[in-house]
Amino acid sequence: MDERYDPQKIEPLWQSFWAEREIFRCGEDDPRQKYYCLEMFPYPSGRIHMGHVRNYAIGDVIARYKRMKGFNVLHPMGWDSFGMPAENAAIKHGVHPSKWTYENIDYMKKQLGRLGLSYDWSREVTTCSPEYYRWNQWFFIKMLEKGLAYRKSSYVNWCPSCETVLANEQVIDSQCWRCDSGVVQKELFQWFLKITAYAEELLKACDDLAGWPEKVVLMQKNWIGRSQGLEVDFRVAGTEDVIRIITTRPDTLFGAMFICLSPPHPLAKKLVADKVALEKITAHYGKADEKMGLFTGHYCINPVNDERVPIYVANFVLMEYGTGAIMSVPAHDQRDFDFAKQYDLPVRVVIEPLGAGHDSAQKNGRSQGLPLQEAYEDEGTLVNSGEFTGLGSEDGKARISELIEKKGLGKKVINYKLRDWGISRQRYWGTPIPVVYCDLCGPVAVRESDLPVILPEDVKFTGTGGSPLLDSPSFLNASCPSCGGQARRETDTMDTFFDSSWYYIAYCMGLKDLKFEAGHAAPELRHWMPVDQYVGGVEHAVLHLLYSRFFTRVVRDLGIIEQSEPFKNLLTQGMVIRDGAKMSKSKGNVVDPNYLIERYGADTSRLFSLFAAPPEKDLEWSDKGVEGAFRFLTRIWALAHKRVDAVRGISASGGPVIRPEETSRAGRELLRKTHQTIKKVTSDIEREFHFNTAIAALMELSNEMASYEPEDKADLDVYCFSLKSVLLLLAPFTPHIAEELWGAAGLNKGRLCISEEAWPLWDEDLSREDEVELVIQVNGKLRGKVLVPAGLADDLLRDRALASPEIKKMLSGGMNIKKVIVVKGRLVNIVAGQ
RNA sequence: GCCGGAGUGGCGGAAUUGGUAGACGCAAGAGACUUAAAAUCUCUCGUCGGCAACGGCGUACCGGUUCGAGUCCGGUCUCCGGCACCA
Repeated sequence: MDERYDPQKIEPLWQSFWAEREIFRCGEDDPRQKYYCLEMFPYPSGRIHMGHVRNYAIGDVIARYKRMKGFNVLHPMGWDSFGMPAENAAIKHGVHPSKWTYENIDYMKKQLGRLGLSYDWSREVTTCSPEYYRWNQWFFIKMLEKGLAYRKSSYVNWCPSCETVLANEQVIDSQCWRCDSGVVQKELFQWFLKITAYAEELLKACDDLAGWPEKVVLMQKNWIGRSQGLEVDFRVAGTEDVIRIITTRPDTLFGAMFICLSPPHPLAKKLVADKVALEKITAHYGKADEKMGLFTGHYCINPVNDERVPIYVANFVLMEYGTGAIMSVPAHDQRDFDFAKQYDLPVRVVIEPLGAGHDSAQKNGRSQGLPLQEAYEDEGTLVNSGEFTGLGSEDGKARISELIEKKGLGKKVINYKLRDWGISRQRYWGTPIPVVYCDLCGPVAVRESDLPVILPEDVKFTGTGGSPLLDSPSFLNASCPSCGGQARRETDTMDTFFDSSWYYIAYCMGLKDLKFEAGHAAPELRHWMPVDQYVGGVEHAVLHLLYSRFFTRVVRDLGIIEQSEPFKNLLTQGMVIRDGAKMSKSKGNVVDPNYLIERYGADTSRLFSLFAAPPEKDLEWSDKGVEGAFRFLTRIWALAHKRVDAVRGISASGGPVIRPEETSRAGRELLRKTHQTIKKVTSDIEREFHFNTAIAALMELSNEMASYEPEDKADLDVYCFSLKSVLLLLAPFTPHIAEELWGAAGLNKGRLCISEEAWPLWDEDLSREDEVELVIQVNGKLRGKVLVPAGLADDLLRDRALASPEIKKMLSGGMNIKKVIVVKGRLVNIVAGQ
């Protein structure tokens, strides 16, 4: 073997070795227990960044570790390859999105290969390929059949210059992220998926996500946002119309001073005579603007006290939530309070803080004369509420709800913040929505036998005039699947979150073998699902993960899969930051993985990413730290090289034979340290993948090995055993150097390579210390330490402590022992006084 | 505003169940090797006092529980993340 560690020389060799022998290929006909390890697949933006390196290094350690532990590991990779950047590149540089995307995939695939990631590439999935997106279309049609996909008109963020819908995250300070034009709210027909049909199930099942970070589960719960409310009907005076409002505070019903309608509310059009004014309000609907209101000129009747209250249209009332109308209680809701102040509307206090007691007269006085400074939003005691005055909020809610229900004027309802998922995008580079519009039959789904609806190649990218599909007659013109007449194809494409909502299912089959049939449970899915460990950035805590949970349930209800939850365990890794900030081109603080790999190699890049912080925390980049990681690997190399011939000799004659009683004291210590390290590394990986401390333990062991001087054959056997163990333990983290040294030391017998070896086991007896340092405290302060044999009984430990010179000295000064506390095998605390 | 999370040396981070605070690494300093530098190796490295043995202080801040608190409880401050007119 070479004396010098040269990763550039060894790493590519092992990468081709693994690839040629398909070491990481897995199948369903394997008797070993399955383990599905998955990292979030990348968007092929051009080249990988440090976030990818970290994400995939973490996943790769898990996959390699589980393989060594004897699992049949599925570890796939693919490409989330539809999306806006490809289209923007087409507009800017005239490259076709397809060409741009596939070239990026080629390049990035090489980069991933150079990191030594242990994927089964035979299952690679590329979402922009027709083999993949035809199933997007198939799932969509199935959802349409089940009423889970539907078309409705809704308000969306619209960029008038780009002529497309923008997702919320693409609107920055009310401006288009691409052209800086002002974004407007536009009413548009869009396709939606009825995720709300699963709201309750998705929420309830959150409690079963035991393998997920609590933070993410909580974010999902908040996103679904369940609340208990009461619907109440307010009659519009002098008409037959009824306004149904929703409230979570029935106890404040007597304080409802006006009613607000959302601008798109159907009654708003009907009640407002001044259409120009209504349009003005509508223009400010859905914006984080100042509050705007418009009096309709009509009143309605509060059912609990028959008061006439004015009806307003208000820009801040959401049509999508509840009924699109609210009752306004300015005294107890800050938004209503602000609105009332702005339009000089009356305020009536109906809830008093608990314990207000004799202050109440004063408080009441405020509501009559002195102006209230702000709304009181907490619960309290009802006042000015007719027969309910004096009740607490809880009782008030129950009794008033009861009254409304009894009168038939409303009912208790459950509401969710979760909205149906709008999937239409006015973009080219996405899955065509498989629908045609027929003048006679309306929107009709494409026949299953006609799938996939192929994205046409012959289109122009101008960046204006909306989707390029609008100018493609060959695509646009279709015949109606129902009546055969002239029809026009849907030109909207699907949100790319649709693609990523089931890619983990696709991996179980592989792109070429994708096939689903409603009512037929797929055997590959039965074998591999659910994902045992999912690893990815926390930025997907809600959207992608929630969509996937929804999608899995839809696929389940189609009879294709048994599970409801796609991801059993989730690890959300932190960001890679530099100088305290996220790496970004504009800040000029990016680290290019290519540079790292060229300079230090893949093993060092992986090792540093894993060592510098535990995976769930942000990782502060450090050039010097990378050098430290490289130095460690250089020392490992030197360690093997130093005694390579001796070790080869030992492995050639059947491997080390350990007889602890025959080894020197140093030998027994190294043997013990080795067993302790196997134990530590194993438990650190098992304990939430704390690779940083596992690597620290390996560094400790290598430090001991470096200063170890074997005296005879028995000692050399121990050394050989330690080296063998270190290489096995390093194999998941830095697989190339582990492979190379494994081979160089002649340890590669039986199996092809170290990646196929079994994870080492430790011997509890040999890992145990025979002497321990007993800590002696007096009144909780450290006062002495003494070496004692391990396993001494508590009272013997106590005696040893009291007999130690430091303690004798201290206690001779007239202190009395009041109590002695012994912590098994570790510590004695002497409580003394005077 | 609401809901979470986190504050430990010069830095990244350890301390797993309330039991030696600072493992491991980086940086820094001293020394060895070298004509010299790099690389490598050895030692020091929370802070204050002391020649030293040793002692005081120390895990954002204030208080509490406990024989004993980085860890548990109450309050304050700061930073980070999520949601934000959800009625």
